[in-house]
Amino acid sequence: MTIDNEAQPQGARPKISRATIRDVAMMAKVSVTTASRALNDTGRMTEHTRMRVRTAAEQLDYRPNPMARGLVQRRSFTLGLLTNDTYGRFTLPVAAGLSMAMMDRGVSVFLCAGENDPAREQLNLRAMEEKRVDGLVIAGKRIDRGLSIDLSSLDMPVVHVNAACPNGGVGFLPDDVGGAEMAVTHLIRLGRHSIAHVAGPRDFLAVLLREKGYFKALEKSGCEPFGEVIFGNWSEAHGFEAAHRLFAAHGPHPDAVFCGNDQIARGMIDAITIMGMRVPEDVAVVGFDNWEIFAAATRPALTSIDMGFHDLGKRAGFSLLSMIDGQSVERAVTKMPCRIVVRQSCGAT
Amino acid sequence: MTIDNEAQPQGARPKISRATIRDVAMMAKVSVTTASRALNDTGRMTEHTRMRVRTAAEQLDYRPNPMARGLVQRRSFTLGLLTNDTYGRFTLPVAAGLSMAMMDRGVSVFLCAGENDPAREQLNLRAMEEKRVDGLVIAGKRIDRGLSIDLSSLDMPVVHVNAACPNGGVGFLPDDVGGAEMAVTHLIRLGRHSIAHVAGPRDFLAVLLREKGYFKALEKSGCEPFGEVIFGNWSEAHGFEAAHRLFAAHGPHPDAVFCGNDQIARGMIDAITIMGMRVPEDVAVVGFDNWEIFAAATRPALTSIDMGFHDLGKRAGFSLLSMIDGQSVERAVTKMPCRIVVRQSCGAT
DNA sequence: CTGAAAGCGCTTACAG
DNA sequence: CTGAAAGCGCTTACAG
Repeated sequence: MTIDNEAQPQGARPKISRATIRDVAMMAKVSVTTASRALNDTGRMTEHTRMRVRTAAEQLDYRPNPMARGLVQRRSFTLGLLTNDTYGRFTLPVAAGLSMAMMDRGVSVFLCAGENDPAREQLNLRAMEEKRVDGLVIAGKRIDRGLSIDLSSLDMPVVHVNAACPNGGVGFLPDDVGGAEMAVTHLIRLGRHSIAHVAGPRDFLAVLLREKGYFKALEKSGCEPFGEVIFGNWSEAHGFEAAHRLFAAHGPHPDAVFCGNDQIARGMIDAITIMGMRVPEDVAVVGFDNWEIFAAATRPALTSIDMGFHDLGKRAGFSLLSMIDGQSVERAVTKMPCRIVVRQSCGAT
Repeated sequence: MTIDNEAQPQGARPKISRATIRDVAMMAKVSVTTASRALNDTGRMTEHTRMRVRTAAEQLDYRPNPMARGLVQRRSFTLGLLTNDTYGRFTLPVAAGLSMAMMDRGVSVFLCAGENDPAREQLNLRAMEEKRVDGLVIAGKRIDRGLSIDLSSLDMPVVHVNAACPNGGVGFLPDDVGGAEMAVTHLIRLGRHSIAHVAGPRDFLAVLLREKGYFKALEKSGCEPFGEVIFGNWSEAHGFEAAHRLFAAHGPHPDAVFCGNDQIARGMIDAITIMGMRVPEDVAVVGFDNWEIFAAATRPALTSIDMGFHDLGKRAGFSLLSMIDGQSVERAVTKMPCRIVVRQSCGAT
């Protein structure tokens, strides 16, 4: 701690102030310059000197003042995370992955929830500029929509996650095609051959991609699709109704259903059960999202595709750091692999 | 913009640097001191001088460097938000309310998702100390548990939201008693007199408080409770089973059910419907949480109690700012009122 | 009412 | 290998 804190400026908190690099230097009997270099592992010096400084820093519980450092390095070692997700279903995992990965590099993340309101998003953006964040992560709820803010005149690196990425931008998305393919291939491997697909709303790009993955998996194994893909809302009701269409009294039934999300799958399983059939024995079901609250609560528990938002946030962060460091980063959208989480509804166990 | 940027230090981004207060002062033909005062609305000066400075700042698109300011004022104008909520159900609304309210005061919020892991929480706390945040908001998932971190040796103001608050701490919680009372009173006003309560797990404090509110409302209007309170999981299955107990063939039925959360209510409504009764005509149902994904998707849509996390976050933030400013803040836990969101399941419309 | 100067706590050419 | 000095962009006693 600094001993001579006689001249505390007014606004200061009256507490004992932390040790500064000057204190460390004095204790280690070196110059501030050397102390700085020892602490940052730059420059050359005898191991002995470096050690002495390190020890002093430790003894004083020295923590470099990030504002002083930021001022001279022209970097704040902070990032902004802008999102239009009100609920956190997508954003919180992304934020968690991002901020944990950044923490190791001494970077922290400001969260800006725009509440889906363009005016607020604009204010958030402005606030991030004023805080001089080093870069920005834009996180969305769907891959075919961006936020409402105009980023064109923005003078800092930006990365898009789970949101539409403007041309020439850097983005990270879950691989919906691959995820769907994984789900359907899993069912095929388990011996199902007659697989229906109950999808979300047609105007979501993700829905078309998942449909594509469904067909791709079938094709690879020479299976025929079961009937037409049934599009509808992202709701249990849709799954419920679709079940009634698929398992109508007359005609053949599918032995498995790949659902566009977990809520649809939930409705599907409920309907199948009510109709007197068993999941997974009679019909195997796989969902998409791996939203615990649905997937784990369904009876039987739902096998589902996880989009790996945690990793998405992490990768986006690393990319952003590279851009901030001035390294050239491929201006492209990267699709990150999904992961299948096997529970009971697919009949794997 | 500074014209003479010959001497850019190495690590700097090569972009044109922003205008500094020196540029503003020069343009307005005043000293830096005066410029600072004009911009911060401190000190006395002719309106004309102040205006000249303001205009110059605007023309140069001047934004004060927060690191320089922070360095001298010994304040970072940032807060940390630590949470153990993995999913964001509670935290994101709190974070949104908090950060929006803070934005107006030039304060931004670092999000630290601890993923419910003590080691990570500790790291997050350390990171926030190193970033020199001015204060901390601790946000939890339940009101009778804190985070795992030890805050005792922490040298900064802390506020707890939706989490257990240590003795002598400052906290903000939803008023579970009041919320439950509101729900039940609402049912009574609608003419229901035979109201059952299907609650969550007994070991949650919130469950006991909501039970208390249930009894309080009944007492006030001289109603008798319908049977015993039925405790169980926070699940649809629990609501479903409880319905079967309440509406067994023999004996009288309740004409309304107050459920401990929206998932229970959801199961309740499903069961009632399957049993051939109508919601709300035969039985009115009210939930708790106002979790859109459940409340709005239920048929009929669920009337529910909203805990106002947004406001909780906002209030916590204002409190924290007061503490940071050295004002004395009452060391107590404040319960914030809940709000009833009327949809169809209660029969109000 | 206004300004020159010191200083916040660091990093980094520059010099030895 | 090490250090004295300048400077990052502000605020704020202190002096006039």
